[in-house]
Order: sequence, then C-alpha cells, then structure tokens
Amino acid sequence: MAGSDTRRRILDTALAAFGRDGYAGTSLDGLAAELGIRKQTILYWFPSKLDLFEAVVDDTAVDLADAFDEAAAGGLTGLDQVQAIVDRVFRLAVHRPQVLGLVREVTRPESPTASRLGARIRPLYDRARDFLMREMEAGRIRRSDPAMLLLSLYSAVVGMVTELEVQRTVGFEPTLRSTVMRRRELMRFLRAALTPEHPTPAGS
Amino acid sequence: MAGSDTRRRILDTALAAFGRDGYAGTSLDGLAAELGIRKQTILYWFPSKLDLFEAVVDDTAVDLADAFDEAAAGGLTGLDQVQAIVDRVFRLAVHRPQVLGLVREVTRPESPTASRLGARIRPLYDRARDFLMREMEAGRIRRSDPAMLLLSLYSAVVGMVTELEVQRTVGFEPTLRSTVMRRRELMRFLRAALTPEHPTPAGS
DNA sequence: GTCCTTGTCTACCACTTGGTAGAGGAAATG
DNA sequence: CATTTCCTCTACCAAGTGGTAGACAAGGAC
Repeated sequence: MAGSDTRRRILDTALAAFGRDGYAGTSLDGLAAELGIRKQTILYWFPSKLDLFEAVVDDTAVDLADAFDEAAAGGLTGLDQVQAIVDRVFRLAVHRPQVLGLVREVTRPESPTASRLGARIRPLYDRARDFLMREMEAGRIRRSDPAMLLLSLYSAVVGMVTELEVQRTVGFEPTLRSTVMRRRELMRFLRAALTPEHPTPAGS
Repeated sequence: MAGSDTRRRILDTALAAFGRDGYAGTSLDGLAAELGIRKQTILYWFPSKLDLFEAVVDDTAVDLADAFDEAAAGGLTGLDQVQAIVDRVFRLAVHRPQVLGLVREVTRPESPTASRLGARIRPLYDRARDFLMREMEAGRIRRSDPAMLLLSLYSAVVGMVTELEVQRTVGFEPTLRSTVMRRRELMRFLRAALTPEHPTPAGS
C-alpha cells in the first residue's frame, strides 16, 4: 500500500498544474518530472490524462463541499452567514490557491469536463439558493432574484480572489495585509449590496 | 494589398480560438484549417505563435479602449456613468463574446503575456480610478478605497459576463431575455453597493 | 521582355504529445 | 521454495507541435 501515497502525490501535483497551466497546458511528462517519477507511473494510476483530470476535479469538489459545510455549520443567518462563507473561501484561497485556479479552468466553456464540476456542485448551489430565499423572506437580505444574486456573489467572490494577476499588473503587490484589506473591502461591498431597504440591524 | 485581408482574417479567427481554447489549446494547424489556408501562411504574417498572440492582444486592447471611450464620452456622472459602462461592456459581450474570453485567458497568472494586456489597459485603469475618486469627493458614490472598488467592479462585471458556462451548468439556458435580466440584476446590485449613505437621487 | 516584391504553397525537420507493451523488482502468499 | 500481486520502470510508437527552406505564381516597375 506504499503506492497509494504515489496516487495522492500525483493528485496534489496535478491539481496545482491544471489550475496553473490549464488542461491543455499541462503535459504528463512535465507533471512526472515535477514529481520525480516517469509518466508511465501516472498512467498506471490513472488510465489517461482525462481520467486524471476528472479525478482531480472530483477530489476538489469534495474539498469545496467540505469548506462550505464547515462555514454553514454555525447556523448563522443573513449577512453573518454570507460573511462566514466569504471568510472561508478566502482562507481556502490563501492556503490552497490551486483550488480556485482549477475552478477557473473548469468553468471555461470549452473545458473538457465543463459539466462535471457543475454536477458535483449542484447540491451546494441548491442549498445556497434556498438559504437566500429564506433570508429574503425573513427580511434579512434585500429582496431580488436569488439565482441571479447568487451568480453576482459567485462572480464577485471568485473573481476577486482568482484574478490576483490583474491586481499585480495594476501595481498591487499582493501581500498578506493587502489580502486582508481585499476581503474587508469585498465584505463592505457585499454588505452594501445585500442590506435590506428597511435594515434589520445585524451583528457587527 | 489583397493579402492584408488575410492578416485581418487570421487575427479575427485567432481571437476566437485563443479566447475559446486558450493559448496552449490552440494549434496553428487547427487555426489554419479553420481559415482554409496553410499554417505557413499564418507564419508568413506573424513570425511565431507568440507573436500572433501578442498581436491579437494588442488588437483587442484597442477595441476595449474604444468601447470605454465611447461609454465615457457622454460626460455622465455617478451611477449613470457606471451604468453606461456596464451597458457598453454587455453589448460588447453579446456581439463579440470572444473578446471577454481573451481577457479571461490573458489575466491567467501563467498567461504567456500576463503583463501585456495589463500594460495596455493601465491608462484605462488610471482614468477609471480618477473618475471614482472625483465622484466620491462629490458625494455621488459611496466612499471607499477606489482601487479596491474598481477590482470589485471588474470582478463583478467580467465575472458575470464571462462565466456563462456556470449559468449553463446550473440550469439556465442563456437566452437574450435572460441576458437582459442579468444586466438589470447586476445593475441593481451595483447601485445598491455604490449609492452613498445620504443618497443624491440619480436618474432612473 | 526581365527583375523584384508579395503572398501562398509543398516539403521537411526536430521535438513533444498521450498512450501501449512488457520487463523486472519487491513483497506478500501458498 | 514457487507463485502471484503490486508497482515502477525502459523502450517504443503514431500523431501532432511550432518552425525553416525554398518552390512557384501573380503582378507591377523598368
């Protein structure tokens, strides 16, 4: 069972590579070199490049689901719950930026498995939508189309976190401090957008 | 000067291909086949694949700058100006979705020319930042860090427009009507986030 | 006419790609 | 001991990659 560790190492390194260089930009030879093994060892564990990619996607979907579960476990409501999730995603982005790189790659229309992560994430999406509808009903979040709102949130958060390079080209050197500021600014933005017209005072 | 038309055709088709499949995922042979010519004709007009890519990026940067110029020419202020720009970007996205595909590709950290479009767009960025600061000063937009705010706006708009596939995997079939709704929802989101605390009533 | 420029082509090259076939070592199993 | 299972390897392959060299045709200049 020593080889099972090899499998794990391949998955981790592949996640980073796919997230960084995309599916087409990643070669099995390069990946193997990075791992200090031969390409054929990769093909022993995963019968083809596509199989490897799908395994990485599935693996990542589980991580994402766990992160959301964790953030949702507190039983918070309204903006506090939103804040908790944003915090969690930011933490994930700081500790394992490859994950969001993969999300970015996999949501490309021409991604080899565009629908795969989508299907995996569908339950999360439904839960989030139900949550938003409930909170709107309760008057804790500004009323609007929950599906659209969710897309706005997704875009704002993932966009904000993923497009670090835009920040860099524009002259920001992303430090830890600037990352914290970013999160704070994003939350201000979200709070302003989500606070209902007749505000129910929420924590903080 | 008949061949100059070939150059144009190559640029257009390459824009679509790079935006759709990424740099690594696009092959000169495939591109040539799509155009009904030989790869060597492409290499006659652009000495290498990278040169072609950079030409496409430069070309696109000009289009983007024009679009923003056009939206800014009306001399509007506050949220009306923001709305005008969002409208313009959406129009661009509907008519030439490849452009945003390329933006997405080029803002990837490992893009072969990550800094190139950045440099081209820098002036636009500076102008936008000045605009926001002016409007905050005048009390027509909620006060916050303009650089951060701009990133939020960029993320929300481009994210919203580009990640059509997310919409699709989530069960939305993007029709013309849903696109209009999307824009309207995004504007509601932005208005809510940008309206100052002591609102100065703006048009519409 | 000849010459030169422009543009597209055929032919080819070295290298990389994902993938197959199968040798062989190590360790558990009988 | 022999056998089988698990794992990583060497050797190889057909197809595709970006790129070079140069033939060739069309047209304008002289």
